[in-house]
Amino acid sequence: MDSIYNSRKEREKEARKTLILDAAARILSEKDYYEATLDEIAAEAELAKGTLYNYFKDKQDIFESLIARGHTCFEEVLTKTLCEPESLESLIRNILVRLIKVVEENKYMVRLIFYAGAHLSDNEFTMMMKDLTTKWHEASQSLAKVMGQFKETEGLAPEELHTAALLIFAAIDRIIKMSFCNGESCPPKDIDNYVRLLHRSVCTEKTI
Amino acid sequence: MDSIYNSRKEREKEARKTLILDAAARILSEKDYYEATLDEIAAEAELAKGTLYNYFKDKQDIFESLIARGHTCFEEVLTKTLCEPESLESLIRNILVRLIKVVEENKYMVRLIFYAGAHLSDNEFTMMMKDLTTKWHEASQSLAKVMGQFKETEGLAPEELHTAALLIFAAIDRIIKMSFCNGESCPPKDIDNYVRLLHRSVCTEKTI
Amino acid sequence: MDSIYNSRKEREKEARKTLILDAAARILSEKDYYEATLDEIAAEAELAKGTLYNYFKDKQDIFESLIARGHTCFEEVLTKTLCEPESLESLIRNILVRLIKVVEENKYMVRLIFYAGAHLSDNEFTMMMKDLTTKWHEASQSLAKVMGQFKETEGLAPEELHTAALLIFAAIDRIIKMSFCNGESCPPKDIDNYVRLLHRSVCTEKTI
Amino acid sequence: MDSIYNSRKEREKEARKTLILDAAARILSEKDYYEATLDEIAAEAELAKGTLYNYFKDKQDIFESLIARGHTCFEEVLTKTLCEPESLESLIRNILVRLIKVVEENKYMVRLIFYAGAHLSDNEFTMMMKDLTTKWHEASQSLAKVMGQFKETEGLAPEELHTAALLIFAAIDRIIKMSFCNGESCPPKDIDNYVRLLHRSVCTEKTI
DNA sequence: CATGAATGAGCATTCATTCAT
DNA sequence: AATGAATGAATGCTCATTCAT
Repeated sequence: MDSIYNSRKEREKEARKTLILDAAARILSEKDYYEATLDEIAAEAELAKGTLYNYFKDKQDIFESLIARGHTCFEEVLTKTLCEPESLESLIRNILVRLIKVVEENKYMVRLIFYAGAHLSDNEFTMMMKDLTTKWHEASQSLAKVMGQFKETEGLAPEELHTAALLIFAAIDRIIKMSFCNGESCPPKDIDNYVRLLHRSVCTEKTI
Repeated sequence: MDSIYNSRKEREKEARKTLILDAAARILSEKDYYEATLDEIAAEAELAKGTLYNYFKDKQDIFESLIARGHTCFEEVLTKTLCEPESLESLIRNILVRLIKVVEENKYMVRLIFYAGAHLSDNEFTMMMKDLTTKWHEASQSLAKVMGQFKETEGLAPEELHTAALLIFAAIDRIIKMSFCNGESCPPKDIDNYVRLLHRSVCTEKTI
Repeated sequence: MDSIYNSRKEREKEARKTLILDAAARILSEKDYYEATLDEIAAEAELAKGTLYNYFKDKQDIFESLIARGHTCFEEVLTKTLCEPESLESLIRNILVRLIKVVEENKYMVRLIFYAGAHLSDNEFTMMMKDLTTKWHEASQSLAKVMGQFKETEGLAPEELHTAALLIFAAIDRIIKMSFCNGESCPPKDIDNYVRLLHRSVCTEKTI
Repeated sequence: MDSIYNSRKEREKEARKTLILDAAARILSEKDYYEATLDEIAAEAELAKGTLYNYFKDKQDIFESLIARGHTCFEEVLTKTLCEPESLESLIRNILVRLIKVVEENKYMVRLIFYAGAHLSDNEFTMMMKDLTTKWHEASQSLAKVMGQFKETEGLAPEELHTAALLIFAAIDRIIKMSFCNGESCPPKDIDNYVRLLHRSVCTEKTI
């Protein structure tokens, strides 16, 4: 009974945290770390400001949790996409399209992805970037591994494949950044161009 | 005599602005917009706080000027590099190496490039991004044009060339981002990989 | 219960506002809008500076509220006096004596009455003056109406009665202004003179 | 030669002071003491800010000089009017009309007359008011003396006459205050009413 | 646990005054 | 005498955090 009670409590606690993070995400779609005030987030979450401190250590904590959530979401989509390798080209296309879609559907992630940490001190910033870099490297490893299974990439060294994966992520970064300001998605034709270029970049045989 | 007098004054005014921007740049290497206070910048510039307002409208103005300076610097290096097209591969390599060097030598630019505008409201942010996007497009056009002169790229549509140029910038973004936190430059071997991949992405004939 | 709870909260909120306004009034007795700082007012109210902002939008708001309070106070005394019309002369005397007393007992009102708006921009100033003028006109109308009921004023046109009421207020203004600096009240003999003159100004029959 | 030189110098100095005061007056028509900055006044006077300090001790000094000038102007008009006593009624009318005209033609005087000293500390304010009170008393004495020469006022005690003079000034105050905000002058009909009331207030014989 | 009033350190900005040229 | 760049004290306002209820 105790354990059940606890687990209900825990579930409720988790639900509250989610509620707060959702509110924070909505605010973050329009403001950055310093412009988003706890007053706003509390109001958006329909909670008192003091209540936030029952679930998060401080403002920073809220935003780090949100960043973590964003990355988890990203990774899930990535992992899922890597499990359905049809062709190398469609793999690249799927990764591009789906990850971009995730971001476009969660506008707040743009700020989190590009500006996460903009407010950190040099040291904290460095540590955060290290953490991010590690995550990107892990993701790249996974992607590189799957790409390596296609025969078009036979001639590539493992590190080159890894770099190729990073280049794909780089393309995603840029597409999001450039389409973000128009309010419109990146045109399919541009996506096609990116896909073709990225595909060609890892093809050692002349197929295109 | 009047014009000479005026020009001396103007030069002195410009020198002071530079002095302040240099100070701001140094502070900006370690702090972001909100953490960097005018007190610090004034102290760093060895001027009274009020003096800053003789040269810049407000805090925002200082940072916008700094961003503008960063972009000018970037563009100059890019333009210079585009004037010496030896081979397609060396062109790509030069752009990568030199632009990365510019940033590494001006550490503050990292924050400016990635976080410029992180503090802006949604509207201001959008406008700034639009401006940046335009600049990137212009730079891409120039780069695409030069790349198009090499016969390896003969089979590429103009828009594909343009996208290829954007992909090169995307790579630079990512290299800077990832190497930034280590304090060490991107290893030459990784650069080699990027160059090879980017080169291959625009080669329509099988040469590699 | 809810309504009781709310009303307690509201009462407490109102009490705090009063507390702050009282503090502001004390400061305002000695300083003007620009010299009175929020630090001082907060200290006088024994509250933190930030607390003031929980009850008033900004500095301006505090002072406008104080002015409003002053006018309400004025109007109440005026209304009460108009309800007890014994004779025309005693009416005039009562208005003079009581309104002057209100101001002397609330020294801060002197500045508010004479300098309310001294710090406003031309436009705001004009608007405020319009508002004040309206209030004075209303008060004059009430006073004129009561004065018109006495047969001594029979020969006066309505507009002349109205002007006569304004003249009474003008006298009050001046008495306050001139006695303010001595720290002593206007001598009763002077009041007598004003009463006699003002009475005579509205008497169309020769009674004095 | 020396004295001539000095007097030219002095005249030039005086001219500069006038230039500055004129500029200050123009600014003061639209702003109050705190809103009017020395930068503005210097710009309006087409002089450098530092130059102001060659002619006036500080900001306060400029404004005190301006107030003094305003009073001198007032007194001149008053004195001149008192020299042409036709009838008691026309005397009162002339004083009202001319003094109001002076102010309407020098809008800045409104702020100076009503708000002069709004920014002063309690002590300075009191001293200034004492000074002003003295001046008003002197002016009232002069006016009372002239009014006393008309036989309509025969029955009035000297102090009552003095108070009557103050009442006339009070009326002027109020007329200016109330017409100030409309941008239009006080309608002649209202002036007529004031004149009639003020005249009647000092008439001990039944003539009206 | 939830609340939200109170806190007060922190910051951008203004402006009278000074002084070297 | 004239200049105007430099100064820096002063101030209104914000907002993360605390804590009594």
